[in-house]
Amino acid sequence: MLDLRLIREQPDFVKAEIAKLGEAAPIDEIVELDRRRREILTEVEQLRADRNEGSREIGRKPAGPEREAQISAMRELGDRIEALDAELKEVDDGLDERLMTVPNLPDPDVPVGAGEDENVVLGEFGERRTFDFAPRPHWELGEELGIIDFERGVKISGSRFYLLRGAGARLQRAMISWFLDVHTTEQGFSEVYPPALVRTEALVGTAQIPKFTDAQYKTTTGDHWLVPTAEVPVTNMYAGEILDEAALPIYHCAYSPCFRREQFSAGRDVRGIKRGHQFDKVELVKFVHPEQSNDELYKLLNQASLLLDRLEIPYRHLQMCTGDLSFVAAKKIDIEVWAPGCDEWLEVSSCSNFRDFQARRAGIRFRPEAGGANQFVHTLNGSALALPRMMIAVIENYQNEDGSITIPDVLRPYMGSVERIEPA
RNA sequence: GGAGAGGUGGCCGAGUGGUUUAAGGCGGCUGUCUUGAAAACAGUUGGGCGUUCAUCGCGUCCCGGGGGUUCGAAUCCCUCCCUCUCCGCCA
Repeated sequence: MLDLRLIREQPDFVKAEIAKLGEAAPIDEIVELDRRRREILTEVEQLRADRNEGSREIGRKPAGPEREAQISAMRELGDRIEALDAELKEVDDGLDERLMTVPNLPDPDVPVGAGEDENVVLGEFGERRTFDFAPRPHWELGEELGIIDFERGVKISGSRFYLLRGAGARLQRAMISWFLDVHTTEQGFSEVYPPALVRTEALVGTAQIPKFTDAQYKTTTGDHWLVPTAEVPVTNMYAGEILDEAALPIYHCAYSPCFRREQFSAGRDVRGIKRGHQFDKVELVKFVHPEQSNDELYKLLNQASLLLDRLEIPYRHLQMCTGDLSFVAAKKIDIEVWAPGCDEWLEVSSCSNFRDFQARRAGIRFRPEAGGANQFVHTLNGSALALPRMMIAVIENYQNEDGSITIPDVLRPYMGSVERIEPA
């Protein structure tokens, strides 16, 4: 959510920034509703002050005609307040509804562009392996090795579901453990195991609702939604709280399954485990002082990337242009790994600075040590990393000509010292 | 799932319709005293919104959330959420 004061004072600036995103937002309506809201508020609060005073007098008066007259005068006042309140509620609801649909504004240094073609590669890291045979896609290798079972996944749960089996299941688990261990022991992240079911309120806080309600799974038994990412429960840990400035920055990492109802375009990304309704992810979430958020974004990017350095998997950093920014991000940089079998770059992380956009919705503030008004924190998050695509990257980059897969050195301690996955 | 008891400021806790504009205590902050500290004493104490260039000030709202009754609600009513106790069920 944007600061209403910013929209009120600089509507033209806000409109121009949103135009860069290729989006539209009802800024004029918001300005008018805000004006009307304050107008009503001034009037109704004055009436309320009058009634408070009048009612106090009644309490002090003895029974009698004078008291009765005062009561009926106050009753009349009350009717006017009630009418104005109703109007105020309507204006308030309309204002909230519209504010919730306004996207975050891009940082000044985000390249302006119409769409994904204008994203900017910031750097490419690691050596792409040269194969002396034709590298094969993970769906072939995984099936042959018996570590990915597509058929049975579909039988149980429908299209886009699969099972990992044996060494495949263990490889994913090894990565999850190793990722978390690096974050917690070296990078200062505090591990969290969050709920996978959350209330509507939480999804509103991180801005999946109302804009992306259709992409969420809802339970039928109560106010519970399946989390699309650990970002939701972890960011909402501090919802409605006022933190001490000294507590910042707060770093959390969390492993969780993620559930997304998105409508996949038929015929696209159908093969393999690249895109599904359920996947695992280790997520990094930061709560930082506003002045630090830009630096923290690059730090976050490096904290996620160092996993790939150590896995010796080639990757690149891709900065989103304005036209490809998400609804919530002020700045977003993706990490993509090279998958030689699929012959494409795969997004394994999106590192985003949301500035105060989520904090404002969720009500996450801090008390400045120097005094003055409480401020909203800045929130950031990024995957480190998304598991299915990391499975693809390991399988395809570490494949051997005979169809076996060498286990990367850093993962071997987590694999019971197994060095290779071979056909059973 | 059944029965019962509760939810008041950073914390404890009083308050069942009108000087409670939330008593009192603890903690925090500021001051006096002190070389310094402790103790004592005095003062102070949260959040949102509006008004204001801004501070101050003023107003309004907030006693778990939402709604209602009333001239007036922490207090009465409805509803939802949460906590605790006992029973039942259960990885």
